Amino acid sequence: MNWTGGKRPTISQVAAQAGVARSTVSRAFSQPERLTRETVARVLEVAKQLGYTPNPVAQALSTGRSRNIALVVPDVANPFFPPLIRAAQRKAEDYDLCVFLGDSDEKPEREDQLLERFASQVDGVVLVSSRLSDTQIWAYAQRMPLVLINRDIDNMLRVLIDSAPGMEDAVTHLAELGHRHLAYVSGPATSWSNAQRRTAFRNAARRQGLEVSSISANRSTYESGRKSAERVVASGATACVAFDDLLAQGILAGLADLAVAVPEQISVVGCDDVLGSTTSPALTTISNHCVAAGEVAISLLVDNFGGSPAVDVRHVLKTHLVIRNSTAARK
Amino acid sequence: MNWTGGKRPTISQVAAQAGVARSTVSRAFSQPERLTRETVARVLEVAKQLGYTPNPVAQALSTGRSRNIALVVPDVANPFFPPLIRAAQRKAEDYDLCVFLGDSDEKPEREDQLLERFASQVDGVVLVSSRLSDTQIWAYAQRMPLVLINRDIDNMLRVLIDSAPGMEDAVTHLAELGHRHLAYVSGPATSWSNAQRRTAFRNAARRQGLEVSSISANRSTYESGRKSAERVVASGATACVAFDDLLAQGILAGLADLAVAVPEQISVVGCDDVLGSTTSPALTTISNHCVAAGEVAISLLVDNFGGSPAVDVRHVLKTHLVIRNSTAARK
DNA sequence: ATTGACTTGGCAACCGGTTGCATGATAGTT
DNA sequence: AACTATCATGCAACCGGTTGCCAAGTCAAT
Repeated sequence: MNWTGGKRPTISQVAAQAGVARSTVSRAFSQPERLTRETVARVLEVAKQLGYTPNPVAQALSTGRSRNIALVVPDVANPFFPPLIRAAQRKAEDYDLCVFLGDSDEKPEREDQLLERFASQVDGVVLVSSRLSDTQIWAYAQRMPLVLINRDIDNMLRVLIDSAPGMEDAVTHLAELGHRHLAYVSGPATSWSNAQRRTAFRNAARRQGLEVSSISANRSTYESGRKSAERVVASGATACVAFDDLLAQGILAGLADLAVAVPEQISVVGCDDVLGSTTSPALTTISNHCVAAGEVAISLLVDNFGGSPAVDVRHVLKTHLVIRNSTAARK
Repeated sequence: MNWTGGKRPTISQVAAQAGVARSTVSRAFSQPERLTRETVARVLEVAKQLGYTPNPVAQALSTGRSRNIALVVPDVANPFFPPLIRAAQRKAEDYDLCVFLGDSDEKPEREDQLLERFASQVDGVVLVSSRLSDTQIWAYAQRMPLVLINRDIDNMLRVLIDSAPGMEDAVTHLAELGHRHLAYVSGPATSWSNAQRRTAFRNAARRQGLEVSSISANRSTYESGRKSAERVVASGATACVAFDDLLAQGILAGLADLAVAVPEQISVVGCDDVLGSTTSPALTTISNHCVAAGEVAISLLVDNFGGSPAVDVRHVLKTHLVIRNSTAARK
């Protein structure tokens, strides 16, 4: 005995048992108002008794809607994503949608493969911090509803986390503490967020008349941050802002290795606020509502089911600075 | 213009264009060896030209296999799960399977809902640290291939992380450092892993002739750990082992708040090894191969597609202690 | 030339639903 | 009583594939 072709009752069996046509059973579930109260009751009774549930695959085939969506992220293990994934998943449930998860491992080719595989069996896709080119994304958006998180392309649905306000706060905060030379430790080169944050950082620093250094850590990992610590010290900056919390956490560790005291000798600011107070010292960071991002993306997607491609929606989420213990007055 | 009923070419169009029957097109993809080289070539040529790809939904309906599986976890945001999810996802890709992700938020009802929703559209399910009752799980296992991670039920497919060896190492390690009184800080009451770890801890401690205290933190969160620190101190133990790294990290922070030095005054051991060296001090912890668990689970699932229910497989993964800086000789 | 084995590809039924249209019954109108 | 609206339900085609079975064609052996 095996499962395939198992004992799930079909609509025909319910129809036979209830003495009605298959279409009537179908309607008893989807448009009960078109049937007599009694008929509906009888059908549902039989259905329950038989343990019948409409087969979603068959429904998908005949209606063209699967009630499934896909969520693609560059790296599930990066702490920025889990809260977002979780929020999106929960929100999707509210709309009775199941969500496929794809991890592209930061590689455009993999992301492409995943999307290709998902394309024909979902009602829509949410792409988080996509590493694909604008053209590729555009092409997919022609085939199905698609929402971007942290990627800004015209005439598409996107939710963006605007680092500028938080970055402005951070730089001002550091300037007020007396720092005159700041460093920005950047993350993945292909990341829209990284470009956006770096720009916001530079603009804010220029306005405050501060000297800036730029250090590239490439990957957004703890180890990569740790290795960058040395360069932060070498740059001569007395405070730094990292692309994200993971990198900042690594920098904290790297500085500790070098016996550089934080925040006494160097102040460190993170970005994302996904680590809470779990670092030591507790990290001052730019908080972005990643939970909100996930929820908004799903809502946006659902609102655009059946709509037309090339709709221009730009939902921007603000950020703000959360001050903890990794920043202090310049010695 | 919208997406539904879009311009995806169907098998009929390809057939017409290539001047063959639909069945021939189907076979050109699924059993090319039954056709002439030329026929296959011609069909594929036309298919490529039209941009045709078999519709997975239709395939699923007629074959009864969707090539989709589901992975259900209690909490995506708990750092133990992302690496596992990632590994599982990657492995699934090797078998050309798409994976649905479900987050039960540690609630049995939600887990049940998710499974019900997934049941009819996947070829199998992996349940990680399930909070359902044995009976419920058993019932689902009758309906579809199902693999358990960290849950031990007879006659089912399961991969277990055996904490005993690592726990043995940990307790021995602490005993050798001179600790005579240890505390275990437990996690979720309904967790199989928790019961298993606590038992292993007690047995090891008894063998070493050590005094033990048990402290309950309930939820496995940083905050919960932080709040437990006080009770660890109150217990009089000079070293503690926490249910998992997250809890341990919280305890570290809580102890720091209380100005108790780690490892000088109290030693702390975690479990899972998912935080690497990111804690301060770097956490001594019991390493379990969560990546391997994810991979093995998928392989097990795939191997049992089309098999029969009630197969008894118990794949046990060993653990070992990773010594870092949160443990030291008793003062 | 006849026969039989084997290969190739078409026919048509099937997977399990949905839905436009038709039908017959019931109720309401004059 | 005849005539039409209205409503509940059934019929049958359709979604886009897969697959068991059969017919026609090829080729070699008798």
